[in-house]
Amino acid sequence: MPPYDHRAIEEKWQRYWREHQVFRSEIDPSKPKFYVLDMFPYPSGAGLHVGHPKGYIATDIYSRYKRMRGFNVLHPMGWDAFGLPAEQYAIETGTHPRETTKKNIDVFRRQFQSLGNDYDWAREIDTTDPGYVRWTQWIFRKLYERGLAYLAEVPVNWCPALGTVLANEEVVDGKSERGGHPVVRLPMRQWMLRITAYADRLLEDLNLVDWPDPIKKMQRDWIGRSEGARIFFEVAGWPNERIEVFTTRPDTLFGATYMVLAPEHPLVEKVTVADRRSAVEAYVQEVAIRSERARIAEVGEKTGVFTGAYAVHPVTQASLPIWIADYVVATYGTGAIMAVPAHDIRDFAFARKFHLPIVEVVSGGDISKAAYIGEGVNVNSDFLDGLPTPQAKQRMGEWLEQHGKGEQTVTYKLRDWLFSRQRYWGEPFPVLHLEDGTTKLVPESDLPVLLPELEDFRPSGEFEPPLARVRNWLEVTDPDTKQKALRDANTMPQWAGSCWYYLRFCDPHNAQEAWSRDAERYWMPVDLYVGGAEHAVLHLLYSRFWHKVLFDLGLVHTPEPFQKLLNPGMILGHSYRYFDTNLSDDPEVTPKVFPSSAVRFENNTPLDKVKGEELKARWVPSQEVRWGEDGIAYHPTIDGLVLEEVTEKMSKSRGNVVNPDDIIVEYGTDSMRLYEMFMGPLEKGAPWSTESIPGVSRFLQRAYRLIAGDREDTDGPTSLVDGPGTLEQARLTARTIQGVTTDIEDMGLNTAISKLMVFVRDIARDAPLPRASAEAFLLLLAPFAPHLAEELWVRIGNQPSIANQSWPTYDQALVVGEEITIPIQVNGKLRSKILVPADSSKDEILQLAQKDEKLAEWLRGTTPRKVIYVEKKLVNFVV
RNA sequence: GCGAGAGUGGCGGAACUGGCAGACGCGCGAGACUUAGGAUCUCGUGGGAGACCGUGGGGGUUCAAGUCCCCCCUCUCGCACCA
Repeated sequence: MPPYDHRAIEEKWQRYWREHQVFRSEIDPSKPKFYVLDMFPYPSGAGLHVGHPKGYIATDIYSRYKRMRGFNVLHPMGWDAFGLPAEQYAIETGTHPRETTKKNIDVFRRQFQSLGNDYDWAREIDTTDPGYVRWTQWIFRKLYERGLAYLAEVPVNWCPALGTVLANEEVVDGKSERGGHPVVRLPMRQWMLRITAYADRLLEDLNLVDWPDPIKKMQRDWIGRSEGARIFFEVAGWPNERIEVFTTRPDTLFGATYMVLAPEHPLVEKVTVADRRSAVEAYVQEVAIRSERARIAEVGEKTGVFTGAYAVHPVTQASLPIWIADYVVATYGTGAIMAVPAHDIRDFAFARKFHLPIVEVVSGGDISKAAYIGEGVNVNSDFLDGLPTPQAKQRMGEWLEQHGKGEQTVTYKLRDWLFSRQRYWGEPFPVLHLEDGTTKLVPESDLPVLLPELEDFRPSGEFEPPLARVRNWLEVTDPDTKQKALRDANTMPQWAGSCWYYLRFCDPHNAQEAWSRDAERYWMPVDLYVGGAEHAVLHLLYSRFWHKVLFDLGLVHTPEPFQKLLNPGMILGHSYRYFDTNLSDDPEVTPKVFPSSAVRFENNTPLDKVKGEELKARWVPSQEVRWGEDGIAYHPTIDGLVLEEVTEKMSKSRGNVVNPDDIIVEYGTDSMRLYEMFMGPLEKGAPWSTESIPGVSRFLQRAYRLIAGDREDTDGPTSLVDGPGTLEQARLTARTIQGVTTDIEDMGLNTAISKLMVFVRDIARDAPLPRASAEAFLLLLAPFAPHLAEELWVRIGNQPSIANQSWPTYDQALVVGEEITIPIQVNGKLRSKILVPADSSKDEILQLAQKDEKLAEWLRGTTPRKVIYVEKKLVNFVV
């Protein structure tokens, strides 16, 4: 039996924790609580790769630490299990998403459990479970009752060839990602959530939470509050119509020389004059087909057409031509603008292209060359002339309100949340659409509304969601009115379940309520929330929104759900690529191949350096790479083809995925945990390197030998020297406790580990290991390598479990030594060092410094012009 | 284009509010022990023969700059004409 048998030890302690329910958390008013939460995963078919556990390990270390500090810790795990991939798989294979989901969850659970984390598995939740769906629908009812859920006609991506509605990410260049079929935008009746009603509070309350600044900024920008004015323009010849525009620069109103409507604007059809109609319609068509991405690619290149209609300037009564152009977006502001080419870059470019007049109204720039968007003094502006920009804004705002031509207002970039998906695998809406055209909620007692069984998951080809085909589910009779009614064929998006799971974790088995008041009062808010920065905006904004609604209903007691937030950096993999000419992936052809040295890139497209021909990148799975003696990577079968090493996100398609199962079998989960934390700061990404694991593994083996001894009969208790040991040993122990403690508090887990390494290296160098040091060390090690720490804790004669022991303390006096080293500089360059008693005064230190021999050589023949002394840190002679 | 973050040995990374650059680990080199080892232990390891030079490049502030200020370069990640 090898001295440190990680497999036996890890199995033994995972069993112990499970059987003794060591991590079971219950409400205990006598203890302070601490709620640590990981963003729960979507259980994909691919299983975990080594990148996933990074954040989970960090929270595990922190929650174990908090438990040892006397907190009652809640650290749960569950599954965000609705989602597209399972449905996609059902379409391809006919396997019910429920089965796929169950299978995937089983794999994930096993992998998670092999990490040895301190999750309270009794609290596991699954968003697809009817007992969970019920409460998701219950929250929807609350939103609906508050008037925050409404129906609207919203365009979706409809692909006639596939006969299905596609998500934005499934549409590439106006074509379906699979198959490359054309996609059109068609309006469909869908659920919206009025998140905009909470825009101000979502913005304001960011001040209440302890989140990374970049994340807060992203949320602020996403909400995008801007102050300005709404201005009304009459339309010549249409006395009952007016165009409303929003502008942040009402002071430039006198510079407006034309109007632009978004092509989708409702007035377009109405006001367009007869002989412009065909041109306008053609343009509207063209814009509808052009994908988001194509539009983005052409930013700067302005297009548009004139409608033939004119608006009336609210002050001067001048006629302003009305154009349509896709640089005005329908969903922001009012979908219409007044164009002020002299003072807006986009309007300027447009006016130049279509020869529209440009009138300067704010001085300070040269509008013959470019738009001037800065502030200045108004000119050509009637009653605003001579006013600086802020006053001009104010004055115009007042004028508009006095004359009923507009109002001062605030607009948000944030839009209402499109809350329905044309999918099967999601929560059904708990509503009935009655014969008489009204919509009503399914009563609370009838929840959950469950999905009907479906045999065939393939799209019907009709313009409708899959649930619309299940007539016996869809068609019901309203019990109250006896009217015929239809259920809603849409389902909720994946966000729904993840918007409130943190509340369910507080009280996961409650069948009467979504959560009890007591549980919520005790556990909330989440004290530490850890998960990927990719959720910086959507998930975090959506769940904050729901939380605030629940707060207004008195169902939760904190305005914000997540107090502190951390984003772990991504672990990257090494992939190996080359290029070939087989653009269409035809298996019949033998393509020409190119190493990266023969390739150049143009707009991210790889081209043959010599001929300029387009190429396609290919990846060789890292296990198949053939390594030359020169250390160069070669293609496994194509002779002499050099592969380029690229560091990028781990994914199946790049063949660079490392499975944690393999690492755990070989080195143990304690080693993997330690390595992932030792790689660098939590927030930073870093490339994975299996070759570095033996380093931390060796450290664990040294720790094992240090405490369990080198003997073969490894089962008996170890003998240690009683008491605190030598002064040096007591010092090192105290310093290690102090250092590791502050590092964990700051989430500096990599430096905490390096301090543990130094301890093991030095503690028994000159004297046998004292019991006090050994125990302190094991307590410090316990959050990082919990299995080994448990094992050694028992081996030195203690009772399990170390997870419930108190965190070690230290004597402050031992941390500061008797002597300190003071570096001596001459002109800022290190020339010598002196050792002085720790309590030396400034004068004593300076005297000792001046007597130093090495220094004397550097000071020979000169007298110091100045001496800089930094309290017990440094002396610098300036000569 | 806009915004955010980052550039330190061969590699991952340390360095608290400006104060000994390179902790700890990988890799590499030398030695010890061993029947053997992806074993263990010890020592060394930024460059240069050298006074010296070194934290992406250039300037500056300071007794002192990886850290502060200005300009530039590169990479990564978000966002998408937001009126």
